[in-house]
Amino acid sequence: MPQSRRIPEATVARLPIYQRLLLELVRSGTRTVSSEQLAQMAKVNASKVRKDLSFLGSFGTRGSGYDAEYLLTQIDRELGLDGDWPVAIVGIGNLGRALANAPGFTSRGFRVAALFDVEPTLVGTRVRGVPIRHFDEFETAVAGDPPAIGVIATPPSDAQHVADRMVRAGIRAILNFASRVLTVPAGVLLRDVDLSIELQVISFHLSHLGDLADNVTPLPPSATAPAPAPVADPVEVASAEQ
Amino acid sequence: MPQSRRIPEATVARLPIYQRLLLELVRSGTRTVSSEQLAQMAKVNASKVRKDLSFLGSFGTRGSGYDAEYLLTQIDRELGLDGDWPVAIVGIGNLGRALANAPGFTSRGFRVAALFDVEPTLVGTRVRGVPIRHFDEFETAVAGDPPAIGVIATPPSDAQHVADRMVRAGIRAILNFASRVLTVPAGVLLRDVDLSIELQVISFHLSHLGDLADNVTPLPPSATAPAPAPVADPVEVASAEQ
DNA sequence: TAGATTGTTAATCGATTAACAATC
DNA sequence: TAGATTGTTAATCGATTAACAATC
Repeated sequence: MPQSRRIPEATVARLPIYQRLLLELVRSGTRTVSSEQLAQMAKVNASKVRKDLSFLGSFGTRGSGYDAEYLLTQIDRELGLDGDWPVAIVGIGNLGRALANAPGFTSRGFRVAALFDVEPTLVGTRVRGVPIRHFDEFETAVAGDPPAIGVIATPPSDAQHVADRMVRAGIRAILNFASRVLTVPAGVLLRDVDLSIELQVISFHLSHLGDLADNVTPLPPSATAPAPAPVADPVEVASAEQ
Repeated sequence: MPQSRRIPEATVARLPIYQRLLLELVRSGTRTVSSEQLAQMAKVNASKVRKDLSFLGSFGTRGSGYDAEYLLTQIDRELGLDGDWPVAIVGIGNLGRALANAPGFTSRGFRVAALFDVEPTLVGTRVRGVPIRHFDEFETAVAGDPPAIGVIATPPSDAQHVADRMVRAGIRAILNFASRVLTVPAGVLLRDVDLSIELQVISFHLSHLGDLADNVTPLPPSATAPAPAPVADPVEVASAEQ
């Protein structure tokens, strides 16, 4: 019996990882996989794998494990990857171009439906066969078939304006890569990805590596040299998936 | 008195957001800011702002708020942004190029120190003045002055090999953009950013929007049409910063 | 002083994990 | 059956938030 319906956010964020690993396993001919194996591949705790999967239902077989292909199907279904999500990307600089080409954006339920920019030299060119249109044409271009997901890959200064027009055009989910806090109405799903935050989190941990090793050197980091390397027994620092 | 030393991971992830907002405020001439103002700008709870900041010390003034410039300095110090972190990027496709040009990678404590790829047409060209070298030269190029942070922006199939060589060269922190679970020794900091995971999390929420609205339509998402729009009273869905 | 706002407490909620009965 | 592994429980840990005394 399924544990319960509501799937925890932390579990949702891990399902894509299991999905990817299962896809590889299935492709390489694996029939059955245990929570312990999956855990080692994903570098998480086996209890966590079992608890995560239990939210989807009871798909495992005690004593032998999970049928890889069936489990993959169930995760795909849960993630909505058996659907069709047209994606519109606004801002076709290097980042927007990287996204338009990314395997994750071009397969498994997603489809790059429209690309927009304001740069005259870009408008009219194509990325993977999809023409880049001028953002002025946004409303007319998506009318009738509004993309489910809008991706913002513009400079921060343009991001709110782009979001507003996406919302007015009927887009119900926005993935924002601009380093700007956006305002959207309730009911519109917003997720932010800020690449420089990741770098700053790393900076924090690097400059505090010494702190753990007995507080012998609680100096502020020097402006010229990186923090001193731990002498021995380096500290394991948590890795983050996200 | 500082609440305690250890700063929660969730707080660390928000400090860069406060930092960015404070930088804007200071630049526009603001002297003092309250937790309530900062909270509105960051779209978080004011209690959360105060608790986050209390981990750095007691920098506020009861009755009036925080000195914006001083608070900014303290956050910079805490994040290690007053240091100098040389960054090496491996894989100068669209993503690597976007990163090399990103403001977050080229200012505030970070410095793009070296770029690598294996593509002959790229090797020898420059991005923002930094030459792209062949990855074969990695060890010799970084010897003597190993970058603090290595960024992996290669295809997944190359990522583990790149990580191994980064570790051997003395790099102590890796930011991995490849959709691959990596293995690094204890003591090496690893953070993963997977752009397609974000998209899949959105897909999950989009396909479950109906679930909350009374469970009247627990259908699997149709393969041709997106999930039905909520008829009225659209559900607020949590946004994620990270 | 009165008003405003911090810093901290304590309650609550969500996520992790070890342990183990259930069961293939 | 014996061995293996799931699914679930319960303990623990970490994060969030309302409330309010402290205090500028």
